Amino acid sequence: MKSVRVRFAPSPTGYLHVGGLRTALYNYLFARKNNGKFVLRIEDTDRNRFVEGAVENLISALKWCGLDFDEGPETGGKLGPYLQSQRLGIYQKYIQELVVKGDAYYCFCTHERLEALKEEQQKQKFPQAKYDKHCLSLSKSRIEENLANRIPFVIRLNVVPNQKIIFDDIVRSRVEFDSNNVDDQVLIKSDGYPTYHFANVVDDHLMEISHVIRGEEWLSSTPKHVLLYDSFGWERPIFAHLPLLLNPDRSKLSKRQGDVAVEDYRAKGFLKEALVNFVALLGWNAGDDKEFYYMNELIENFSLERVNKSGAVFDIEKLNWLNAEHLRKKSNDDLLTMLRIEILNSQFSTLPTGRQVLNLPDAYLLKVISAMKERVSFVKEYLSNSPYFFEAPSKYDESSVLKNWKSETPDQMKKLYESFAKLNTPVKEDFEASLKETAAELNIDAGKLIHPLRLAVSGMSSGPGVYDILVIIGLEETQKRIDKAINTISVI
RNA sequence: GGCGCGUUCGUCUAGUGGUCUAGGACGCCGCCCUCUCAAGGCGGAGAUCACGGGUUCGACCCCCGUACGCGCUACCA
Repeated sequence: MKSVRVRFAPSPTGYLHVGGLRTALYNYLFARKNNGKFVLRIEDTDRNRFVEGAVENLISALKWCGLDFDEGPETGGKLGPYLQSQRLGIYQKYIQELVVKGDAYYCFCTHERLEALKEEQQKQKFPQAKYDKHCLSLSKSRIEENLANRIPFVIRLNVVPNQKIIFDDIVRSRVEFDSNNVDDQVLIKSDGYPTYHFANVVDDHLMEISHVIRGEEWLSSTPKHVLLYDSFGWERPIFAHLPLLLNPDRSKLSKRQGDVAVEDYRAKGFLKEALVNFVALLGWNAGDDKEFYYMNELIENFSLERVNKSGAVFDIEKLNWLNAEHLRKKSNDDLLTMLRIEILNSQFSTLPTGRQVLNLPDAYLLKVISAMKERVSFVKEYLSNSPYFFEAPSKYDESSVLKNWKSETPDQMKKLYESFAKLNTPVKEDFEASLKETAAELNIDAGKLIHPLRLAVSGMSSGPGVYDILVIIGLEETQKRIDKAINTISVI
């Protein structure tokens, strides 16, 4: 088998679509699995769609996901340049070859004529509106005359009618088209730029691409590409058309129905490991029950033969779950680094009282992490789910107050406060013994103290075991909070 | 409209003619654990395998048709 070279060839729209990520990922996995090369090529042949900074965004999103390419803009490579807008001369050269062969021809038709033609064909109920090859019969001298007179032109593919165009696709097996349904596609636009169809074929050949792995939306135009390969006498790459990513209503995944850019998910706090893992499973599986994957495991197990044919709905619930799974698998040290960044980006960095939060020692944060690790799905939830580790509660969960803070509670808390006061640098067990003792003295269940205590110390009704909370915030802070709760809650 | 592609639990999927009265995962529900919330364990509901014809002793798996969905139908990619 000849060496594997694949490419991800996005148009620079300004951001990386998750569908694009999936396409890029499958290309990447296939390349790595087969010791091949992964090339990034930017398809920027539409000057009307130029977006400032789009290429940089694309590259940084790709890199964030861990998809490093072997050749591409910035990176370079032997078969560049990798920006199609810098390859115009190349297309000019190759299109001439086609014109000489008669497989492409100049067309001087105006927009008006094209428009009228289409209208007429529709009126006559043609099965499909197609160019009528009007300019194919232009004499050589006429063409030269037009060219000399600078009449705007395009160059079209000369599709020979009544032919079967057949190609193989790894995902869809054999696909067959009738050339009568293939239009004389514009190859070179009047501004001199190539269309996607032409540039993509020329570049894939010149860049020695072995496998074209792309979205299903390209399946219908593949016959045009095949015609081009054949006309040049170039070997066709192996095609693999990937199923589409869908909205919950099964339409093509779009901005209207939620986030669609990789950077959106990044901003929301999703881990790249989770996003990549999730997206990999949308349309592929190894045939077993494994669902949790790291990148190296994906590479090891990936194969195009196991890619599905039908579209997959992007289900955020499952992404959430995978994010939690990946987060829990992180080491506490990694989590510490992430938590610090989260704190830096939180309200604490601007709040005057936030200073001490920023300066919390590693040892403290590490304790918070062990206590909360099983209870968070996102790093930011360390702050939102257990704010009490960072600041004393300023309000108390209403339903918990109603349920746990009875008229006798303040006195009981006072008693507990006094018991705790006798402790000296208590560990978890000391707090527990002290509380149970107090409960016994008061002749009540430990729960009658535990729940109000949790409320007093955290302001909420959920979280790690109370004693864990107490140890982390410390005896002094515990007492302060009990005291504050007694005063504040009774006032309500 | 034409052409192409697709169709297994709500969602992602396993399944390549008998092992399928269809398996797993997410989500949902219940139980256990338990000071709460998670995590974990156990269990449950949930798919007449889009529908209709064939082929076959036998079809989720093969063939044909229909329906529905999606894609393409640009001097956009």
